[in-house]
Amino acid sequence: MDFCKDSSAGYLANHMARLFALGLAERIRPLGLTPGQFPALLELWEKDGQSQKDLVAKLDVEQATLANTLARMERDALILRRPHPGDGRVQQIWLTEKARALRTPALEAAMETNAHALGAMNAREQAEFLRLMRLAIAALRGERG
Amino acid sequence: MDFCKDSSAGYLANHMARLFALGLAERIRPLGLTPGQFPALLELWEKDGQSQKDLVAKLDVEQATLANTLARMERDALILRRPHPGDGRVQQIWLTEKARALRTPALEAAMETNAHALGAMNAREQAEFLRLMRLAIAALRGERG
DNA sequence: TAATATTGCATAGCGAGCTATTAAATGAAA
DNA sequence: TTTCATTTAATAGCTCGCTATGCAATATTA
Repeated sequence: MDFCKDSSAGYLANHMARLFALGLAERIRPLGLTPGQFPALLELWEKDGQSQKDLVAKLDVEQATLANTLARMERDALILRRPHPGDGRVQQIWLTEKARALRTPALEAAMETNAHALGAMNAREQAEFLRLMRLAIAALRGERG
Repeated sequence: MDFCKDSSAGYLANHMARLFALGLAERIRPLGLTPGQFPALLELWEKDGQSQKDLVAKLDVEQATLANTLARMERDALILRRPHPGDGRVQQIWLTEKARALRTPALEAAMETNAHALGAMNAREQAEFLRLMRLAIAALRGERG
């Protein structure tokens, strides 16, 4: 059977994602951040005080995964969890000042990583690349929920 | 600052890779395989009896990562480790009959996952997608080793 | 209102990636 | 030959995915 890893979209996707994560990790380590915290931070920078459930809905990550990530973020003083006044099951998630202050340098680090990865592509190719990734994501999501 | 996760190559790459892994995991679970074993298996199906170091060189994964993966594969009776006759530091890695027999169904599962992910692209787009991923990988690897 | 279902979150346990460290074997050099 | 360096693999400990399960609070319904 003819199967070459360098012609396998899945193999390449895995490899590429690991390299992206490493590149980002290197750049945000000085800030005390890790790549897994990024998605949650992006949402919370937009609007904090959300519940864990709200965040899960926006992130396409399992609830348990986010719960653990939030626990690390609380440990690292990036967020606070406060009980929701009207519903005892819910924890509202608030950013600390520390986390708020990291927004600009963290976003710069992410954009730098992206720019570096796409550095050998022209504008048309970059746009096409994003479009094709979105296509693949949509197809793969289709077979699940 | 304008940063949208759906226009971030790194964000999309991570999301896509997770979906690829889930799709593959689902398909190879009946075979008793997991996605992380795939790269090692691909090399070993080509040629077994290699050392861990040989495999590390081909896989772009850290030595410690591979050591753990191989430990799980040994536990699952996919490989055997035999001491190298001429060099006491080296362990040669051999496939079991069980692992050899899984080659065809496992490759089919991988190709099925790929086909599904790329289902909404025409042939030109698929080729372009692979090319652009290879470009990004090359750029990201550049900044490291 | 009492019993039951649902919801929101936490926890346990595993896979697979990483860095850093250690142990054992081999090779080189004094 | 004894010592020191290098090489190969294993281990410890972390992040961050996942599934499965448990627990407490709230909603629903008999």
